[in-house]
Amino acid sequence: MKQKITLKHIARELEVSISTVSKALKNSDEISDDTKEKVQAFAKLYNYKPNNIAVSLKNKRTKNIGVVIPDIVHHFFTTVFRGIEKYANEQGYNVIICVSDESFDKEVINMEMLNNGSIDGFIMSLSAETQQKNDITHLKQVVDQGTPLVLFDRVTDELECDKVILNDQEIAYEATKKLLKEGRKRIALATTESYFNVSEKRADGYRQALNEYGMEVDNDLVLVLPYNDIQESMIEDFYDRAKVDAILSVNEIFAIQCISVAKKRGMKIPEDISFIGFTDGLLSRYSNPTLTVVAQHGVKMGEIAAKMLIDRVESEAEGSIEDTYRTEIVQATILDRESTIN
Amino acid sequence: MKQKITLKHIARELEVSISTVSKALKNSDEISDDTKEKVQAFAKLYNYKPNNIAVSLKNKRTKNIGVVIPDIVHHFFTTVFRGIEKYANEQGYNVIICVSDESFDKEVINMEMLNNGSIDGFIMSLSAETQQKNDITHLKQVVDQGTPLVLFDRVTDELECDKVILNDQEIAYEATKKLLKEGRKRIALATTESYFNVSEKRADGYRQALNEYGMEVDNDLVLVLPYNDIQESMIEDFYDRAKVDAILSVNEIFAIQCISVAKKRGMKIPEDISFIGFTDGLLSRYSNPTLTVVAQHGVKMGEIAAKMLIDRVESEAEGSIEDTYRTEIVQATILDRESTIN
DNA sequence: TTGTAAGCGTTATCAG
DNA sequence: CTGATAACGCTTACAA
Repeated sequence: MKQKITLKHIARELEVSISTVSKALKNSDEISDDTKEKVQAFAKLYNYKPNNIAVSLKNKRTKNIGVVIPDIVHHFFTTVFRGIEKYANEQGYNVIICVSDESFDKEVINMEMLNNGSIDGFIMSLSAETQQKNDITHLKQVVDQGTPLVLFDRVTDELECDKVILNDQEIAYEATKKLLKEGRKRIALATTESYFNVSEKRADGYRQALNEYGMEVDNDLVLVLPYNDIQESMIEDFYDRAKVDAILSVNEIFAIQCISVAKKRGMKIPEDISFIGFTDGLLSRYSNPTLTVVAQHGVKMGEIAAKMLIDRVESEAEGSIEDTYRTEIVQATILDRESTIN
Repeated sequence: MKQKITLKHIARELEVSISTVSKALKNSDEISDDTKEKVQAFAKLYNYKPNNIAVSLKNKRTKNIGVVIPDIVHHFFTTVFRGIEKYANEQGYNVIICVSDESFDKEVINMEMLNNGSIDGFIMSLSAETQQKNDITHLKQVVDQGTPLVLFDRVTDELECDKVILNDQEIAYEATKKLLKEGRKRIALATTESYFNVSEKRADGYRQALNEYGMEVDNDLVLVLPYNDIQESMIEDFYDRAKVDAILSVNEIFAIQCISVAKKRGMKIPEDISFIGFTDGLLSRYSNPTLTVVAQHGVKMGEIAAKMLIDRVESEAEGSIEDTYRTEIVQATILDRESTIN
């Protein structure tokens, strides 16, 4: 195992001082061309690379971004992450990722783990449990310590920081209106059991559209499903008790499962019933019929979040005036596919 | 922005030396109970946490693992990553992730970015391009420098290092035999256009089973598809020119698409044609019919890879004898679902 | 043009 | 029991 080469080695070998080597490698004009050449040649030969850790300690900048998300085996978060990673790498930043697994405790532990110098800032989306408890002291602490933080998608109003969100309510409103325009009279909403601010906002948009069309919001038309372990019988029961001719679903899994049960019951899609789901994942693309979806543009969200964070990190480093926090809104779009009439 | 508190601050405040503080916080018995109490109370009050970067510099250990994978928006890699992250976090390690995007250059850049002190070791799966070029000098360099490296899934025989792989050939053989036992006579293989060692091994298992049943391997029965942008017509053409009654697919997307086209052609599944695909992702679970798959147990692979890496990192730190490199084989299993006769 | 020295925050050795 | 000092690898005033 060859030891990694350091400035000290080069200095010793070339019989110059460490600072001379350091400057020579930075092409400083304090150093003679001769020496520079000699040092640079030697460094290249031995493939010298400055030790990141030492540089970080000196600069008090790590060029690492901490990402804390509830789940990685989930298409939306995956795409956001992709966007973060893409932009960050372009800017020479690495991404350290921690998964909270929808658990408050894991979220806290992970953030503490990272917030001791390992990272320059956080990008995160709140875990289900955190949203439920509505306890964000760990976030406040991070912000208080001066660590930049960007929240995306699952955000909270209780914290002042940069945020990136989707126009959830508006697009849910648009999606519902699309169904209304198809002539649907009994539009259901399939939503999550646990509390997510985004589900809430989507429900708001749904209600808004119905109201606008002078329709009452019928609670029988709201199908609440658990995050995991969905039993088909739940959906069966729903179809039994509520006559529906369209479903807006807050995610694609619920939509796909509702479609599946509908097909088994002999309902024709989109003639008898039409579907729109949130999230443009694999399922909606390859299902039969393909699912009309609300595309959340995760990659874009990720890029924006990363840009916001890095901008802030770098402006703080330069000691420039902190402008106030911003909330960027990504515009979702509806992708028409076979589960609706177009 | 409150400054992060350091040993120095505590020392100054309490009018003791830095080393006393350091020892007191470590509960060293060199320090009087009085002092320890005082220091610890103060530290807790001000929420002192040692600076990771400084500790890393001192120890020459970062407690960071670098993961380099071809793609994150891909169920298999996502699950492996989940396993890595899980085990690593349990052991107090963070995971830094870089995506090579199937590109050789990005793989090289990412690894250089990380291999300058940021991480204690690598876990990676080769990009498509790297496998194609078969150029692994960047890996050799890493290993030469003494950085532990664990390869998983897409590995290479050209490099001596720890590896975690699936019993690809064997399970493809089993899967094919399952189809043969159903009485299938014209079993096709749907595989990738670009070269992956795993696709190759799966093809070997497929051929082996056919041979065992005294059947010739008919090249007309091999459907080669591109990684992206699959046109339905390719599959249409395939069905036109080759009469098939079963398809083994090296991934789930190909299988789902073949199913979709088969259904459109009025073929009954699994009566007329049956399907098995690699990867137990969402698609196979929610497709119609559900897809019988080879489960690759990604989470387990990830955990094993992380364990191998961390074991090696820690044994090197202790200077213990390096045993030779190991290759762990994860046993895949076949999950029977509706696309085969069970 | 080159080198010395201090410092980033810790830990560990050794003296007091 | 406590503290000074050196070291990890690098950068950067400031001397020479």
